[in-house]
Amino acid sequence: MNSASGPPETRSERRRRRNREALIQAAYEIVSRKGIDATTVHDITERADVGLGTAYNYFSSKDDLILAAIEQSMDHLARRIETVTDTFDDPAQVFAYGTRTLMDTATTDRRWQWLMQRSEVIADAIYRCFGPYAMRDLLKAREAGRYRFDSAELTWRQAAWSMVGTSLAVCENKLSTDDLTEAVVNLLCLAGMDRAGAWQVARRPRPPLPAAPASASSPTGRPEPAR
Amino acid sequence: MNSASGPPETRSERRRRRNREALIQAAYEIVSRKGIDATTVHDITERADVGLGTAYNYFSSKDDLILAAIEQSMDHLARRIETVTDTFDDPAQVFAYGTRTLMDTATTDRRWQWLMQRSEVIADAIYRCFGPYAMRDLLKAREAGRYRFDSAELTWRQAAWSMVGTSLAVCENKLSTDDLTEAVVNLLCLAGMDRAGAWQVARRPRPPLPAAPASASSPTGRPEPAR
DNA sequence: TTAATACTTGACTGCAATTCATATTTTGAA
DNA sequence: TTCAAAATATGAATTGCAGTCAAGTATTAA
Repeated sequence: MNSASGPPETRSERRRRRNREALIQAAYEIVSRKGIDATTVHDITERADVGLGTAYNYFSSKDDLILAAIEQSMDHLARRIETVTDTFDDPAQVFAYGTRTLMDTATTDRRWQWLMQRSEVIADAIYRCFGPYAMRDLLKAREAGRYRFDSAELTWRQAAWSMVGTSLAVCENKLSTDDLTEAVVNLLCLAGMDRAGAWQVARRPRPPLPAAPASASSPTGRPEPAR
Repeated sequence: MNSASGPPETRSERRRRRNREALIQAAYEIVSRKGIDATTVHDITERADVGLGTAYNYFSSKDDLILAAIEQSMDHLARRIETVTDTFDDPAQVFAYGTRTLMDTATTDRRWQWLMQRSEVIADAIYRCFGPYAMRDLLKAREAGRYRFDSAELTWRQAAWSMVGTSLAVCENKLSTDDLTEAVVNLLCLAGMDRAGAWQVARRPRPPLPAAPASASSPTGRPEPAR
């Protein structure tokens, strides 16, 4: 029954993998529903159907566990974005689409809205998870003469944080979603485009993301009020 | 003995003012030394020489108290910066100096380094405390034709968050202080300058800040290790 | 002087992260 | 198959802190 790929998995390995995945999935679901602060480790282990202490065999702290869940979901999003940007011709549009989609998701997807409240965690996670893609795209666009910046790392770091600030402001109704286009324009300027070109790119039609591989419940709407 | 200015202060009012100030000062000192998370309300009230419960007569929560302390110190810094930028001729240089000085302070002043770790608090505080100055400066420079952006509010929000991200990275040795010049260049581009002009402005000599009005102990150096 | 009001206080409560002694499962050697 | 050593799982107990509140003290104004 064991398909030919990979080394055979021992009982123990299989259990470890199951528990780890169950914990991450449970963490993701609970945090999506209640927010990070209102989520207890007990909630998570309950849902993952493991003992409380087990969480600490896999993760060093509550934050570590939740971070793992966040990173996994960011990886998924990054890959979905890439399937779209792979079809683009203008390298300047790739970064523009990515940043816009990230902010759209952060402000629209109920599961992300809670995360925004712990922005120091999120900003760093965005920097790391999307970084490889983003920096590659930045460099490509620079080679093509569309962008002009010195350090991709610094530029991406600034962009990541500024996206979090912008998204948080939209979540808190201090900015409207209409402002996101201009936010992208500013980011493109940060990366060294001139303003006219930036507006042009930021306004191009944005193809929709491919549907997410269904895993948790309703992705959109308002989160529940805090505890 | 009561100098002619203002209405006479009752005993009660005087005590309230004293307690409030003592709490803010104590909060500031302890947080500077230990960081926000390792600081307990007990530490603060101990140092301020008031009962634990008293803190809650003045502030609704630990975070609220610490936020007040942070805001006060930001107000001081904003005013010190202004005494320098008041002497500038080029309006584009005002924002450049302010952002650079803010990042320099955040990465150099021991008292700020801890704060960086709760960046969602800091970023918002920066946005609010420096906002009036920053937006005014942005608008002036735009009128003078030096900058080109659409919404000062959005631009400042993005700049504030990106400064926090950059400063945090420097504090964590992921960026060097040398990178701050380029960070300012990128911010000026965000505000709509062209890259060449931005480099030129960011490289101008920066006059030192006036000395801080002495209040707490040694402002520079490395913070203590966490708890 | 005094009673009403406003403020202060620190012992106490509640809650949640984390630990750790014990129980259970897995493994590999016999 | 059997068994003991090693690896993991478990949840009751520990810990530590934010925030509450009943009782005490200071202030006010009549």
